Amino acid sequence: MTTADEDGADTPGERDRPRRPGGRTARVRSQVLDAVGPLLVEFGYDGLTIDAVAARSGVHRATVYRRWRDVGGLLADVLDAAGDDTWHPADTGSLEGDLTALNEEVQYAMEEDPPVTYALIAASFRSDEAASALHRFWEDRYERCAEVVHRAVDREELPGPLEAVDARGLLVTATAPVYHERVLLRNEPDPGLPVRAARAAVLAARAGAFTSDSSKAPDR
Amino acid sequence: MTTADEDGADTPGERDRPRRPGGRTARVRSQVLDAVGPLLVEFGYDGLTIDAVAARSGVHRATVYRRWRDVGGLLADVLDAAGDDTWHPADTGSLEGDLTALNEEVQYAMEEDPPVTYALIAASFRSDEAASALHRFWEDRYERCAEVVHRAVDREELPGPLEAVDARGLLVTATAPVYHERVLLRNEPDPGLPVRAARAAVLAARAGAFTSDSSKAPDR
DNA sequence: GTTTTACCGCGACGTGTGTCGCGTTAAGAT
DNA sequence: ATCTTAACGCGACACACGTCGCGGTAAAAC
Repeated sequence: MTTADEDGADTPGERDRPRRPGGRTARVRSQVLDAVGPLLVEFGYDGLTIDAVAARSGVHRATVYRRWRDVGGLLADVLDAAGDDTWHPADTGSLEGDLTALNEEVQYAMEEDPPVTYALIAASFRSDEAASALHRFWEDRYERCAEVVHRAVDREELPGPLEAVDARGLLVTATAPVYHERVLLRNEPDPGLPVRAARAAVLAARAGAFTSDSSKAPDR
Repeated sequence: MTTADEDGADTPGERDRPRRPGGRTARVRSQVLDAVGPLLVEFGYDGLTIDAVAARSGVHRATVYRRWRDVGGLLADVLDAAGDDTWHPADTGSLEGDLTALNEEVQYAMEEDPPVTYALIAASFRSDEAASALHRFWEDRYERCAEVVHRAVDREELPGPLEAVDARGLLVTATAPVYHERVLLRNEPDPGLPVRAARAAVLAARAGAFTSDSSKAPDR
């Protein structure tokens, strides 16, 4: 007897059952994924319904439901496909400049119309699949940004050997306020925030906030 | 102090229409709002449907729809009602201690089960009403937390006259990483993050990151 | 070529969400 | 006390979402 009314037929099991990913299946997949972007751009997250995707792609509703389950699954698929691009952080010559540029990119991403980034974040609260896809995307970005910190250490802008510097912690400290103000606190964009947040992070880093050291122990 | 508070009109437009908020209407309102909390605690955001609220409160579905429109409107109402409590930040004796305590409260709020705070954030992405209610709630909290910074200036932990210190900027810098890691990046809770984020903010503040200095600029 | 069957198209169905019109109740005015 | 009508209760309705079973198509195996 089954424990419940579980329908785990085509869910993540992915056993070695025979599959047939060629020809038509691949065509359907690209048709659907190609329809997601424009729809998201044109109508935002609320307009990105399974029905709309099916209608635009020419694929039947049931097929989309079967293969992607919900909107979050669709976004996760396109996000993973977009993750392996060639993006890398700009090199302005200074840590503060690099972080400021990064923050301005973030701020711009929040500002663009239609708000694609915002829609992705919203989707991550409705679908676990979209959430983990966005998680992977951001972790990848922070990893790429570590080079910004490495360059700063090489220029001796920051103390400590490279291995002792918490690059990710520094990057999160620098960028988090921008996300926080816009996404959670819902304030109007502040043109000066990217610089201020970058500068604060740099000052903290120079004071050794992200350098694990066993020697330095200032008062209190 | 100009907080630029929006007008607290319940419903946009139709301001002069005669209203009848007494007796039964008030009773219905309290019945409904009393039902929201327990439902949110028991079933989370997904279980907080208009139907469930109506059934539990004994009020008809249509009435809830008419007065609150959607789940976000309900949450906005309870949030505004819960905003005027007597919460105030703890006084540990040092700025780093105060900020750490604050961050640990934030982290705990994200961790609690059921995730009420998380549910509120999720709701803010579905409903503009919930979003602005959460905005008001957080801004109020940050305003109350300004006393933490003021105490630090009084103790001369931070440079500059009180008026020149950007208390809110400091507080956002200290707390944003905790929200960011948990809510957007979706990482497991890091027990050491509250202290690290607080320490970084303090180091930046001591270096003058949040003190508007018109007389002397350190470098650059 | 033929066979097998994974995947798709199709339409019907059940369910949950939100709206509407109408009659009833009771809050506020006189 | 009586009147007016705001706000509620009620049930029906329209609609979007997601699922299911069936039959057809074409990928992969032979």
